[in-house]
Amino acid sequence: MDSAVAREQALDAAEKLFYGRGIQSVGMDDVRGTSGVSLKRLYQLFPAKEQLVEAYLERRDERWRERLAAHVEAHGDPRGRLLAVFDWLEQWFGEDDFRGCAWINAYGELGATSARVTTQVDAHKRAFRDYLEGLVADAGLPGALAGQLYLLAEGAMVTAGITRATEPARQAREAARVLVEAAAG
Amino acid sequence: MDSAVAREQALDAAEKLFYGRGIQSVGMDDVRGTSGVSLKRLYQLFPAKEQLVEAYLERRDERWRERLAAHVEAHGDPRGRLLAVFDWLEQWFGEDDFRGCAWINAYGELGATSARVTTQVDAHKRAFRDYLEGLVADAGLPGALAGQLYLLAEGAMVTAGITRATEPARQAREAARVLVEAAAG
DNA sequence: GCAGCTGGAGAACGTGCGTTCTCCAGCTGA
DNA sequence: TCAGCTGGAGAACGCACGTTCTCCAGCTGC
Repeated sequence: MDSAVAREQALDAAEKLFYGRGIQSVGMDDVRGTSGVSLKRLYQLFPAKEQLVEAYLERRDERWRERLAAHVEAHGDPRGRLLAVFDWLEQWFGEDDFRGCAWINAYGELGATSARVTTQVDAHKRAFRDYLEGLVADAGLPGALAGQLYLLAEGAMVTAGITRATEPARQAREAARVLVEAAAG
Repeated sequence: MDSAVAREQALDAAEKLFYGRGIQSVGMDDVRGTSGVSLKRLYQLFPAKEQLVEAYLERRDERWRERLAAHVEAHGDPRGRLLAVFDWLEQWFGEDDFRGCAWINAYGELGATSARVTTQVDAHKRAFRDYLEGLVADAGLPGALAGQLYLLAEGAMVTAGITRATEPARQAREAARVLVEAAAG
């Protein structure tokens, strides 16, 4: 079996299991069972579980931001793109396997003990925030607005994760709309 | 030693350790060492670690909400009380041992595996939200505002926990001010 | 003083799991 | 055909930790 294929299969299984059941409650043997990649191969690809977790977060980050950007870019006007972020959140929250924000969860589990995880979480959150800043700038709105929208989005993710409801996305969107209008003067 | 005293000492140690290092990375032996309460006594007071965790979250919830309320109630006018919530968050974020929201962290760690933890997190978040709803009602503002302020507060907690900065509280406060003014029409 | 109870210290037990090792089936090249 | 390599299955190892057990010092009531 090709190494690259095994790697993808391992990461597919890791993502499904880590995201769905939490990182610490999933053993390397579970990853082997779900992926069909032997333990020997797993340890060739990832020298320790921590690196597998790191790679899982990294690959998910790329895909998550691509999905968000694809949805947002479909909207023509700059101000509509800002609100489209919250529409996408609502869509995401409604997915069957939604269990909150993978990075917030990972931080709660391992932030205190794994520097690699902390780094991934920081990088992901900073990238999301930078993206919002870009959207705000494109709309010709003041930079301070980006931080406010970011907090709304984070609050919605946490709350949707705990309550398993999509409603927080709509509440956040409505608040965002008010903030955008106020900022536009 | 009195049973009630031993219980308090155990909970003091549990809170310090669980909050500071995460729940899963603290062993019952660590709790014994820090509290000075023997393992035998610990297991008489709490039949299993899960119950100790539950009691930790429950007691912290009472204290956390008391501290918040004490700070907020010091402000005379209803609208000022709403913004005082965010002032208190800033103060909390700035404490030396601040490591994010204990319930969000606990949910990330154990939400997928412990029903007792999930119940505590739900109860705490609902109580905080109810409290905000009361403040919004007292200020004669529309109920929908409460959910928005709640999301801002949650976003600030998560972000302050990850970045170890107090700034999110001020950003959230500023956004809250705009939303309150818009809602007051 | 002495039987009997209480509670502490810490050893012991069992399990889960990250990581490594052993063994072997099946392929490759001469 | 046969030595040699590859990779898989799964046993084995070591450790951490939740939980329980053993032993004993110190106290109580007669």
